[in-house]
Amino acid sequence: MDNRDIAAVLREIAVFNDLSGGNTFKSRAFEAVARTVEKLPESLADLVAQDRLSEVKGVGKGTEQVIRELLATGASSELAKLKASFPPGITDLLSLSGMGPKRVKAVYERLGVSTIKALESACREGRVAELDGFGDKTQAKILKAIEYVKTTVGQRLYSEALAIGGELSRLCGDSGLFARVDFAGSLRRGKHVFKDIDLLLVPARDNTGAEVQAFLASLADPDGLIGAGPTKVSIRRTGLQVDFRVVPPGSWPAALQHFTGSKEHNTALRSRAKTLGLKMNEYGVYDASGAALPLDDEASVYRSVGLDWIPPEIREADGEIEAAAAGALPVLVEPGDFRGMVHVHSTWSDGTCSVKELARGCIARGLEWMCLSDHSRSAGYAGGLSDERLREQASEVAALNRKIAPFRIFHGIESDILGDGSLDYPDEVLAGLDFVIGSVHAKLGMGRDEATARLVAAIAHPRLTMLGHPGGGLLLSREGYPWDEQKVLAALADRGVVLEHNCNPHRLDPGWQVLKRAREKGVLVSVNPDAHDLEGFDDVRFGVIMARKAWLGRRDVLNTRTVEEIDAYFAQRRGRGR
DNA sequence: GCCGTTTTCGGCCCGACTGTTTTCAGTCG
Repeated sequence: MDNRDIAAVLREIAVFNDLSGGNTFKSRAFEAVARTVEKLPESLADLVAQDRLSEVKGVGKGTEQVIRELLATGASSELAKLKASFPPGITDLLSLSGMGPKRVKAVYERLGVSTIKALESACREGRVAELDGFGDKTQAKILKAIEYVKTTVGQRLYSEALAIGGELSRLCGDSGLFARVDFAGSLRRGKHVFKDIDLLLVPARDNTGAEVQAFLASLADPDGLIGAGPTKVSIRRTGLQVDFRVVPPGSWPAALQHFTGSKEHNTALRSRAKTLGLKMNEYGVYDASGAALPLDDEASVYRSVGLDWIPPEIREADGEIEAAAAGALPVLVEPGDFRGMVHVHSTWSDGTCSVKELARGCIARGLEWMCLSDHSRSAGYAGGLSDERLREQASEVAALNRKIAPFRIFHGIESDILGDGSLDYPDEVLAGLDFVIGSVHAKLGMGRDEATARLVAAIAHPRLTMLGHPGGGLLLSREGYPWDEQKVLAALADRGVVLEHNCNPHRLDPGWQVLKRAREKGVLVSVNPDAHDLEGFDDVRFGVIMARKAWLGRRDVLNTRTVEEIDAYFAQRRGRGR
């Protein structure tokens, strides 16, 4: 069992503890340890071997026993005991909006209902409304939640969520009802996929409560109004849940902080406020006498609890508060730091722009260099280049480089990583290229050990410069193969191979959590749009946000190198391959 | 269940909204 498996069991114990009506603080304790364990750089097995498990924050007698048992036997007797009183699959009911542990427990114990299907029947027969604490409206709401799950358009890609948020932001702005419209929540912090988005609004004038509420409700899909009060309106818009929060101007700094989250970050922040004798909520920060502290922007909210302003992207309760308290926050990479575009496809394979057009696009964006990497010969479906075509392309690139200097096109390839981990061309062909990105495109069904061995073998190839989209997944459509992150990161660090962050919104692969650990191991990251046209270049904005979430600074990111630096870097890498 | 320059026991973030209730429990973020 690795850390992630163990975290999953700890979470499950928390869920079943809730369902059993156990102490909710016990659940919280288990959840906290699960979160910590997932982020732990060291494996729990190693920590147990060194008898250092109790050093992990939040681990006490109870959680330590569970972890030890899991490592020794692969199962938890505590979880088994908790699960024994429920039928399998009961946790599906928790996925319904409005169904929490108490209501799930009630419908199971009093109606014998343990599946969504059975719950739907019970609702249609009116049996749910008759339960104590339930009623007609709750029953109708549950039915609606079931309908939603059935027809779910579900989660959205970052690009889609941003488009919906942008449109709503414009509509709110144009309405003239608001003095301020801000993205909050994960739209502001950055995320892979979205199940909802948050917008923060400050009314333009007083006494518009009803008007504001009616306007926001009017933005909903038909039958898409989830809830509406004077300060909070929730709707569905093209199927995506949108939460609007309306706050008075004086509360804007605290509200922006509060609604940006994350929940865990805020919890930690308010705990800290409490130890300082302060109270924090979305309306302000208050001292012991209840007097509001003066706040004029978000930075002053953080200052009020003795912290430097924390960039939204890293507000994930993953060390940022401690760093802010110590004045040791990282200086994060910024869009303006980027000088080069990496991983670009042209009409030579499956792109829609010529090499020249791509280069011009980079120049128009103020960049100094570009790494051209079309598909390799095995990728027949994508027009992969034969040895011969690759040589022809090299001539075109050389000719172009003479014309468009000082801009520089580096000639490389996105080589398929074959099933055994080898690359797609003979060594002498690869040796003629400026760089090589290795990516898995086929045989995606491998198990963890096989997939990991394949990646590690490719990383060990002396000609490999960079590992492309290591997880192989497509967000919301295709699960990637499992791989051993620790082994792959160790191999990358050992061989000095760059890790791609593929920032196509369908991929965002690997996730920011992996990038963060890569940085800790000293692995260089390249933020790559995997662009097939000029619009694809814009995806770098998602990559920058993910890089920032991973605490990456300018020097951690390959794309920030000057053309001279990158030239020297590739030359040095090629030298190693000889 | 975990934790402690307030605490080894008594806390554990805080508020909005909804619906079922006549003061609050449940859910959500």
